[in-house]
Amino acid sequence: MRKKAPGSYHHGDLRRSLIDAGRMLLAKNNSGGLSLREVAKVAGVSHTAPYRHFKDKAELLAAIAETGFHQLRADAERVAHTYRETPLQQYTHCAARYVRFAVENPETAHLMFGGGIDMRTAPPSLKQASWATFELLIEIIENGKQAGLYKAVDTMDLAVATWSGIHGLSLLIANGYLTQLAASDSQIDGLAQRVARLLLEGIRK
Amino acid sequence: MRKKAPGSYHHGDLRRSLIDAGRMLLAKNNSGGLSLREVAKVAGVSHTAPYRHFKDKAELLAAIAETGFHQLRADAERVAHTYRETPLQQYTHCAARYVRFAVENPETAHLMFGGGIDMRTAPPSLKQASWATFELLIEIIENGKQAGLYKAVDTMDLAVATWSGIHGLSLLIANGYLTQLAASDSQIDGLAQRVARLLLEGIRK
DNA sequence: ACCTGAACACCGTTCAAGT
DNA sequence: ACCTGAACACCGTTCAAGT
Repeated sequence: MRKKAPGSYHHGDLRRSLIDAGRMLLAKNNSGGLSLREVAKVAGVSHTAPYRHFKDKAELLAAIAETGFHQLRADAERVAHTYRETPLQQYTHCAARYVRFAVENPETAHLMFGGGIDMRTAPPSLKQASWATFELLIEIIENGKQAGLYKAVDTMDLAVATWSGIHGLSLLIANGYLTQLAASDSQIDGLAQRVARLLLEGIRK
Repeated sequence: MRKKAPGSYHHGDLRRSLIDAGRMLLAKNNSGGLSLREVAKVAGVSHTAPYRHFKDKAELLAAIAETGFHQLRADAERVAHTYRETPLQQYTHCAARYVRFAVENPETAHLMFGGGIDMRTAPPSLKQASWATFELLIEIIENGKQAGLYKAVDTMDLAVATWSGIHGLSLLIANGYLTQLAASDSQIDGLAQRVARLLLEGIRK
């Protein structure tokens, strides 16, 4: 990716270059694994240079996943701010944004949520980033609760139920389980809206 | 795993031996990758023998995922049959079984749902196995619908919303995102029940 | 048909060595 | 401090050869 002047050093930006190169390669090699040597080559350094910044491959992958959480949180935050006066629309549009993130960045979503990284043993900064994303959801639920929109149930339970629904839908779509039902972008948006509504109202008569 | 008489052939059971060895190794190497050579060694054959039964590693992984779907479907089917007279309990207990499957077989669940396999390009038998699992859910929803339990909405939408919620919860737990909220088995069961109930009744007041 | 051993091009990781 | 090249033990896959 970034060409460095031959013979010069990276002076600290190599870490970011490697993460960027990693995300780029991840997007290019559809669903394929990521080679540390390949990342190094794209970043313009020898294949051992990454070890100055990451203790092993897993740590680089964790760093990439972390940027994914930052992006997802930033995306959702922007939407949440736009609809801050209407809690119902805030919920619906944030849900749609979550689904779109997974559909638009399936490899990053795979890394974040696919089980390659166990959050129990993940680096602290990654845990923090993922927790911060969940916190935004909790705020949104709390918002609606104070507006009298949601049940007077433990906010945590409301948040987990909502998160589970949107999260599950995102992964089912991203992994191709629902192509029969929703192939195009507009069909996906439509399905996401209907599911979000059912999560809200329940499936019971 | 299975020892063959030295010098003898496998006569068709090698395929199954490889799948079994693969699942065993997958369970042992927590979250670690699976080496085709390792699988072959455990099955007691040379590292090129698997190519007689699988065109590449991805095809073996797909076959392992397939056994996962068969098991999940069989597990859920047993539960569905037990509670066939009470649609509400049928739904709740099948949901709990789904979550337990993911928690008890995190590596297999990772393989099935983690994004390593894109269902759009998966082998037909795998597509069929995953579809058959979803069909059971559709039956369960249809059951409850005829008993007047669910909304008069498109069954597909009801099924997708339910599946998404249970699926998302399973993966969030299996990947360690909810350890703060549910660590022990009984806590997980409790959370699953409360979430299943919220999916049913909705989060709206 | 079914399996093997050697070979190829890769991979992650370590380490002594260079600036 | 930051980076390199050689080396090690692995890997997936191919292929000619064996029964």
